[in-house]
Amino acid sequence: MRQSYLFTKTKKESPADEVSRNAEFLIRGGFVHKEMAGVYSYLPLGFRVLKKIENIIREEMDKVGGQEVLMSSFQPKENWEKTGRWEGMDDLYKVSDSSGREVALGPTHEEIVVPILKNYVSSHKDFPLYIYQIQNKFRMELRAKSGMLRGREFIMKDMYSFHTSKEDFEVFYQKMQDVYKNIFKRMGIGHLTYMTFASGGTFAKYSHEFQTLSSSGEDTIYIDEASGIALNKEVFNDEVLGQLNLVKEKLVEHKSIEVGNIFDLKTKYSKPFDLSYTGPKGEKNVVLMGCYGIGLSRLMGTIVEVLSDDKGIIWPESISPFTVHLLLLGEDEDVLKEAEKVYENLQKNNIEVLFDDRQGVSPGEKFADSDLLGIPLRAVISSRSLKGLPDNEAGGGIEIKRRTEEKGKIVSLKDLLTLLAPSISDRV
RNA sequence: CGGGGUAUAGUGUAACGGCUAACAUACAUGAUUCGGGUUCAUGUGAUUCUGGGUUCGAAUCCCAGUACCCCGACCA
Repeated sequence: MRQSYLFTKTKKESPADEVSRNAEFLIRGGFVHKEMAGVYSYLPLGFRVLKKIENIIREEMDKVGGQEVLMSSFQPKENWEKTGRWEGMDDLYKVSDSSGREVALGPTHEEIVVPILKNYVSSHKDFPLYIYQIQNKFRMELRAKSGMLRGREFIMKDMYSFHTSKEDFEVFYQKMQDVYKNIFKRMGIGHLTYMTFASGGTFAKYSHEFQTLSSSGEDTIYIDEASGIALNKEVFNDEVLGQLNLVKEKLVEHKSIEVGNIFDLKTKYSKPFDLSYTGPKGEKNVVLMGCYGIGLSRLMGTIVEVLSDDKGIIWPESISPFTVHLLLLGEDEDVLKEAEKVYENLQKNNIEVLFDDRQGVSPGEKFADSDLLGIPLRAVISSRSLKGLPDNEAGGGIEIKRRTEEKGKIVSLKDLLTLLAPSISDRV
């Protein structure tokens, strides 16, 4: 994509009403646009990041046999009355139309997925089942805050698993723990993210949260560094410590952001809707459920929060909006020509490239923008790069520098293609 | 929902109760410059959040509402 065509622009100054780092950089970079407290629109750059995050999660969900669906956001009031949550859930958005009919705006989808399944499954042979979706959720947060970290409309992956035995559930629950760890690892925050023992909230007795260490987090967790076991402050008591074999004095307190969670739902939602199956001996049993959430928008905010420096974002390669940021400096004919050639070649090789082809923009401004946008690899073409740096033996070409590096080096187009797409570099 | 704060051009800010609401940035035009947000000129851009009140006169003072931010409560 040519940056000159991109309708968004970077801002030098951060918005007055945003304090959090994630909102500041995402807005300044033009990734998102704030509509109201806790509600954001995704602009081209932010949308690309979101899709990358989505695809990683989708891959991992499909790997364990997940079936993707897209359920409605409007949800029948009756379903919510059946589970007692029409009155019981404080942050449920209730909307009504001109006829006075009331519906819920989905904050979660147990009330939808269970009745759907009731239409299709009734035998033990139909199980287990793993249904998931990636969708906007609505929750009337009393206080939306911290940019993308606590929203009223946000994007979430929610998976629901259905089982005929406790054992079968346990096996899958364990498997999902590893899947989740892998997801956060793939997004570059694995080293900062801890599976955390937590309370079950209104759903079940226990749950596991995935907490990413960050001073801007609103959760407090305790970590046993030696074993890597963590627990949430809400279950920080002698009984739980004993269960987990932890010594209070060895635990270190941290602030953290909850980027995902997994729950044992037991029959909490299958029962009200009588989601049951007939077993091999003709007996009827209620289905067991688990649920597994990841907040994608929150994840995006978290990654900016923890992977950034004073100049801007440092995206991990896996979710960066582009693989390489190609900067054209100056207006010399041969520089222009060379930059266009490199741009075309990268595109031809299916490398996602943002080409800063803007004319009349100073090098300093392009560098500052590049740092703010945070694409992991920067490639500069200028009269200087074509001549080669004084201390570089490779001669002239393209100056590449990782976002995390201080100094770059000059490489040829072929080298760059080899670096970015080793298997197809011979097509130059 | 309790406490605190803020609301002026797309963005960031200024303006004693008194002149045509100023500056920076962004944008447009033309020069200039070209390796870390160049320099200059000209120009476009505002119902000062909304409604009421006080006053000869309100961006400014008062009241109410709304929105946003922060702290708290709340949060599968």
